[in-house]
Amino acid sequence: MLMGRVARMYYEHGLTHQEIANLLGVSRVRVTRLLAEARESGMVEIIVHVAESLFADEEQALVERYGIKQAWVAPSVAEASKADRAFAVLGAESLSQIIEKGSVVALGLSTAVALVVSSFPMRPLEASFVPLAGSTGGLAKGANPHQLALELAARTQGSAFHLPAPLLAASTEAALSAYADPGVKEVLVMAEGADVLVAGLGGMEAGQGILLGNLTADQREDLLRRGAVGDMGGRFFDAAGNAVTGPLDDRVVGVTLEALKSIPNRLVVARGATKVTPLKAALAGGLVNMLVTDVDTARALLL
Amino acid sequence: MLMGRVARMYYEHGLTHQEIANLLGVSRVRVTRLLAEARESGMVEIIVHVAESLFADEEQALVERYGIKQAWVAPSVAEASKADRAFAVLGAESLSQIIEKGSVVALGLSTAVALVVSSFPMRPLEASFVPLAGSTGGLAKGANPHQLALELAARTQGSAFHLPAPLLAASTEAALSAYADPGVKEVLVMAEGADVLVAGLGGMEAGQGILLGNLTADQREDLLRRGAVGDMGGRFFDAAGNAVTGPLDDRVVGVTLEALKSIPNRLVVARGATKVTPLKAALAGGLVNMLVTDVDTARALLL
DNA sequence: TAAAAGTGTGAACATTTGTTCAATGTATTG
DNA sequence: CAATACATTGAACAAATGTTCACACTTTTA
Repeated sequence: MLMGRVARMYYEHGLTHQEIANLLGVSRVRVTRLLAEARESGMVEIIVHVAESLFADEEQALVERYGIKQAWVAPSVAEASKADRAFAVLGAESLSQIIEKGSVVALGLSTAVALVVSSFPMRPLEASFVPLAGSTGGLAKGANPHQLALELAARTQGSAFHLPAPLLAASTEAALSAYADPGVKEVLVMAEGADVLVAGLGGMEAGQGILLGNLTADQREDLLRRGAVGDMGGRFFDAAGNAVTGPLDDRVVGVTLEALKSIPNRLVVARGATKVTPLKAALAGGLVNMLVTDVDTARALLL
Repeated sequence: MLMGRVARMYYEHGLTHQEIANLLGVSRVRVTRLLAEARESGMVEIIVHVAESLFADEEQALVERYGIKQAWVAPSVAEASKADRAFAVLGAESLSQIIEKGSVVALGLSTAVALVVSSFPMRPLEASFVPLAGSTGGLAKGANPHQLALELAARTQGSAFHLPAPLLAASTEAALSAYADPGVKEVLVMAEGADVLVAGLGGMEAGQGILLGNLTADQREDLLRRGAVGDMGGRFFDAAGNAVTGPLDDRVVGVTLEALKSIPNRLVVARGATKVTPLKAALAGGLVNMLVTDVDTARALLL
């Protein structure tokens, strides 16, 4: 009630916060907060009537250089929160362009994906969201696969599927028995047949990454020896984008890289200096079809 | 081209002017100006999804107290440019609510009307705009009746009519011969049969007002002696809202107050302390049907 | 009824936005 | 080719916006 009046006075009539506060008999601070709330709640909608992309040159260059379908390049800024927001907004835009009514979307877990999901708009797409792999235990730092799927389902009036298995099983046998579970099987088959894949990439820095963060130094060394440069949904790949197999890989519960390649739209959202090498590998191996990144990363990829 | 990228970075991605300037290699000043241009050009559209009016209490009270159809109350602010803009926006909103497709709109000349016209949105209403009275000679300070009609016609893809006669003829005879002109007659008949009337009100302060500003002190004295408290389209009225006739009135070329009353929607846009008395009179005499004013004026009218 | 949680205020401060002005280019015109 | 108009920059400043904190007030909870 008050919010609407404040928003109209500010955006339609051009008064300042102070003037509105005086007219309405409240504090300026409150006006500021009401306006922020009005913007966040969607009461105030700002539309930029423009088709052009922000970094058309870089996007075009990425498409040509790596033979992908499309690229989106977000601005790079020093301040982390700003950079996050800009990246998230662009990722959400790209994703909402890709997803069609009724699409099945496979979700790879990563902080970048979580970021994108947080900016995804409300749209009645009625899409289905399926995890690409099992989940890690313990305290997930805001990036829980079920939560992502549920959130997207809510925003698109669609449905979310649950993969009741760990990302990394305790043993090869445990992994096999997980795969034997009908519920797990069903969801994995669904993921393999998805229309759209959305995933982030993990690098090989010690202690970083959804899966790598849970491995021992020895396990990481072993992966490096086998040539791993990064992972996607828990599946590691080498500089050519080929799967790195081995005892660890046998314990992962999730779609394989080979199976992923049959998904027609494979969007990867990743940025930052540590992601350049994994990105190059994933692009080289054809794991990626579409890319969302930021200018700095784009330029590094184009060197 | 640059403008669109800047607008998207600012409004969609939330970067600051400085950050955008750095990314694009231009000065911050230029970013600021491009953004202002983007807003003015309509490239950036800000919509407040809200139905409530700003001062519902005052509007309701005005409607009940004076038995009018509707009232719109704009915020009052000290800074003139802000106050003008707020008033203009609300006036434009009210007018665009009233005008229907194909409406014939009679326009009374006043600075307030000019202000409202300047904020009128583009809308394919295909309405016709007709002056209510002749025009004054000399340098019109931005409020030329033809210009107003033409501007509104352009914004609504409608048509503008021209009344080729002075507001105040040199003599009664001159006025009569003006009325005899077929072109003048035609337009005045059209104005009398309009669906909507939009006009401002003039007060009686010396040197003020479209018509009054061109009269001698003696003429003004005469009007005051006859009880005039204000005018609408060059026609003066007394405290009861009745026409003040006399030698001056006979020289005016325009629709009479009596004829105006047959227009179904009679919107008056007026505000300020000097307009309170004329407004009360016009409301009392039923000259006005709908009102746009500001809070301060509204409260004075409600005392 | 007392404690706790929530919300608004006022003041101080940091940051961002908007404006102005002189200086410097960069087109365009005669 | 010179002259003129026009746009951009950088710097300085003014104004508006956004944030934080201590405090007051109200409502809810225990």
